[in-house]
Formats: sequence, C-alpha cells, structure tokens
Amino acid sequence: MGGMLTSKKNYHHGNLRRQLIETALDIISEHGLEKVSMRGLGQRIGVSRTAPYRHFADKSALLCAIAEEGYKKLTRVLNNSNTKFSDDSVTRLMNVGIAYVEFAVSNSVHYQIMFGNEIREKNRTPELVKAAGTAFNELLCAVKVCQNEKRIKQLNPFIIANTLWSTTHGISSLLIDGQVQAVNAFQEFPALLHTQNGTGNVDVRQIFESMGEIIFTGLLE
Amino acid sequence: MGGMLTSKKNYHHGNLRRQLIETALDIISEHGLEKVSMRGLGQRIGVSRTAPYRHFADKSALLCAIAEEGYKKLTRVLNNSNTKFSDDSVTRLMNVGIAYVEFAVSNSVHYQIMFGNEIREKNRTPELVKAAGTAFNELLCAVKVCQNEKRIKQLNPFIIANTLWSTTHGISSLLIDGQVQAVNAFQEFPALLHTQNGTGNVDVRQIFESMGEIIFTGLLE
DNA sequence: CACCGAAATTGACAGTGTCAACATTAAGTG
DNA sequence: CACTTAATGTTGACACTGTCAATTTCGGTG
Repeated sequence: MGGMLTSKKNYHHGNLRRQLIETALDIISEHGLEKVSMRGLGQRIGVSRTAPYRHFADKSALLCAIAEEGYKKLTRVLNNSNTKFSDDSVTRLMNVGIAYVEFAVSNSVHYQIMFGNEIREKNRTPELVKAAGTAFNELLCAVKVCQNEKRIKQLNPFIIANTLWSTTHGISSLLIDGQVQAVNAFQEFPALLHTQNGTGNVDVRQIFESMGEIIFTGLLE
Repeated sequence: MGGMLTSKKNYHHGNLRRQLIETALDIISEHGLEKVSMRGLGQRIGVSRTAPYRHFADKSALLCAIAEEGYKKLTRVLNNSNTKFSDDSVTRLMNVGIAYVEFAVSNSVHYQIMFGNEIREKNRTPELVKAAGTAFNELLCAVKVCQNEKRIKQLNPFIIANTLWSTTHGISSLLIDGQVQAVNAFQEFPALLHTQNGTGNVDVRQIFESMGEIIFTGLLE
C-alpha cells in the first residue's frame, strides 16, 4: 500500500506519454478526431495544458505515434495470417487480405488516423514511415511467394500489392462507414449494405466473395 | 469607366460566395488545406472576418460546397467518356476508369476535399450527398450496360462498381502523392514510381495496364 | 547532501470558429 | 418617389486552440 500505484498527487506523472495516446483514442471514439486537442488532453488527464509537449513535439507527432502503433499491430496481424492456417500460397494471400479488413474494422480508430489526411506527408516521423513500410512489406512478401510458385501473374509485384491494398482499403472503408467517415463518399453502397440481406446486418461474406472473385479470376465473363 | 467593375469600396461585395470558394482553392494549393480558415478567407479577400458566414453556415459547409463542385465536374467527365469514343461497352467502362484517374490528378485540390475526412459524415449537406450519388451512378450505369450485354460477370453491380472505384481511387492517390498526401501511407510505391522507368518520370501506362489486367482478367495465372 | 536534467507548470501571443448586436445597402412595394 | 425589408457586411465578444519562453519541481547520481 502507499506505493507508486496508489499515490495520487505526484508532480511527475510517470506514464504520461502512454496515457496521452490512450486518452486521445478514447476521445476519438467518443467524440471524433476533430475534438482531440493537446490542451484538452492535458486537462482531461489532470495535468497542465502544455505537459503533453514534453512527450510530443506537436499535435502531429501525437497522431504519428498512434498511427505507428496501428501499423505495428497491422504488421503482426498480417504476418500471423500469412504464416499460419494454410500451406497454399494463394490461400495465404487471401488470408492476408481478410486479416487486413478485420484489422481495419476492429481497429477503426487507429485506421482512421493511419489513412486519414490529418498527418501530412511532410510531418511524418521516421518511425511512422518505417512502421508503414514494414506493414506493406508483409503484403508484398505474400505476393512474391505466389509469383515464385507461378501461381499468379508475373506483373510488377509492387503494382499487384497496391491493387490488392486498394481493394482491401476500399472494402474496409465501406465496412467502417458510419464510424469512420469513409473515403467512399458515395451513398449507394452503405444503403445496400443495410438492406441487402433483409436482416439489417451487413452481408460481409457476399462482398468478400464477390470482390475476391473479381480480383482473382477477373471481371470479364 | 467608374462602373461596377472598377468601383473599389462597395459595401456589398457582390460575388463573395464564389470568391470564397476560389480563394479557398488557392490557399489549399498554395499552403495546404489546414491553412484554410473562415477568418483568413475574409481577410485575404478584403472583407470582414465574419462576412463568410453570410454565405456558409460554417467551415464544413464551405468544404461541402467545394466537394459538391468537384462531384459535379466529375459527373460530367465520367459521363462524357462513357458516351463517346467507343461503341464497345467494356472499352467504355475502361474509359470511365481512365477518366476518373485523369480527373483526380488534374483536380487534386478538389479531390482531396471530396475524399479527405475533413467533412464528416454527419455534416454533409444534402446537395453534396446528391452530387456524390450522381457521380457514382455514372460508373454504375457503365457496369450495368456491360452486364446487360453479358460482357462481364453477373455479380452484384454495386459491388463491382465499388471494386472498380477502390482501385481507381488507389491509383489516383498514388499519382497525386506528394501533392495531396495520399491515402496510401506506404512508401515503397512512390519510390517505385520515380525510379522504375529511369527517366525520373512516372510510368503511368505500366500501372494502368497492369491494374487493368488484374481487374479484367484476374490475378491468377 | 548538492546538483543536474527530465518533467511539469504558468504566462503569454497569435490565431481560430462562432455567436449576437449593429450598420449598410439593394430591391421591391405602396 | 419614399419606405419597408431582407440580404449582406461589420464590430465586439467568448471560449477555445497550438505553441513558445521562462520558471518550478522532483527523482536519481556524483
């Protein structure tokens, strides 16, 4: 009793950086990203308005840290689904895509920061750039393995990976729509999602299978 | 001489709404979206700080108006390339995709607002929602015509259209990267773009053709 | 114990969105 | 033409925000 954990009025917070990130995430999921402010964070945590600046150079750096965290988790998720569950390289590639979408949906707050345009290109921290590259590399590797086994076309693997990323990003935006305001500004799709199967729930499987069919076997009849 | 056009100190500006939109676009391409402010706009135009509020309920409404303008132009562009240049429905569908990307690249300032997440779902004006729906419908029609002619698979046309939209959006983000900070936060691709063909220029055609091949004939060998 | 550097604080400045109250004017009505 | 009215522009105010500079506090090291 009376140790660090229960002492209430330490001048030094001891864990502020961590709590800043988590409080920011809370505020985003409660009131939206636009309500996050450095001063507000300090106030809510019970620390002075400029204390956050001891841990993040500016607001952009805070968001970078959150995005970085997201990419690291995404890397783990993708790697996990790429190395387990199947010996077939094409199946693994599909699993990577599914894992990506699952990550986006169940980490929509992180996702919104990772792919929103609050963090400008120039402001990206080196750590963030590296973390994003590592995540992308996971997808790229899955593609290259398929190519080495001659299972998919021998096109530029970067372009293939980016095409796959674009569609998985698209479906992700679709599914999170309403939480994160989606990249997809068109309205027909969400409406479809909510009416198609008559239950009020999204028929995710149909979307998955249809998009997968297009990507793997082509749109042409 | 001395008419309306040369009078300098009219109390009524006469065309403020229009000039607000255009000045905002200027500021975005000069200094970035985050530098746009209601007060700053008034100041730069030479009008009081709150004058803009006579024309837009809030900042979000201004951005909605810009996005709406973008969708209307996009609709014209897509419709134009869907009704001309070919009698073959699949060719026309491809042309729509190409036109989309061309629009995105040559209207990157509008594009950034149309698909950025500054405008939150809840704040969308009805006019914007309608304009976005009309644009999407252009793509949807092109898909349905192909399906009626049994040229492409009979999957849910909404899902097909969205898959196509996702890839075109992906390639667009890629190409504008550096101007608009891209949805694609991964770094490998831009690097590739600048080195691949050895000239320092982007080999857009290779990307186009490869992505088209994947979409139309599938990824599988 | 004195000292140092990290962490936290207070004060300040310029900028923002937005509201309410007021001023000016173009436009339409008698 | 005079007179109302709605639209448009202005000024003042409030509560915020990011960010800096100068200052204080405190945990650990010599």
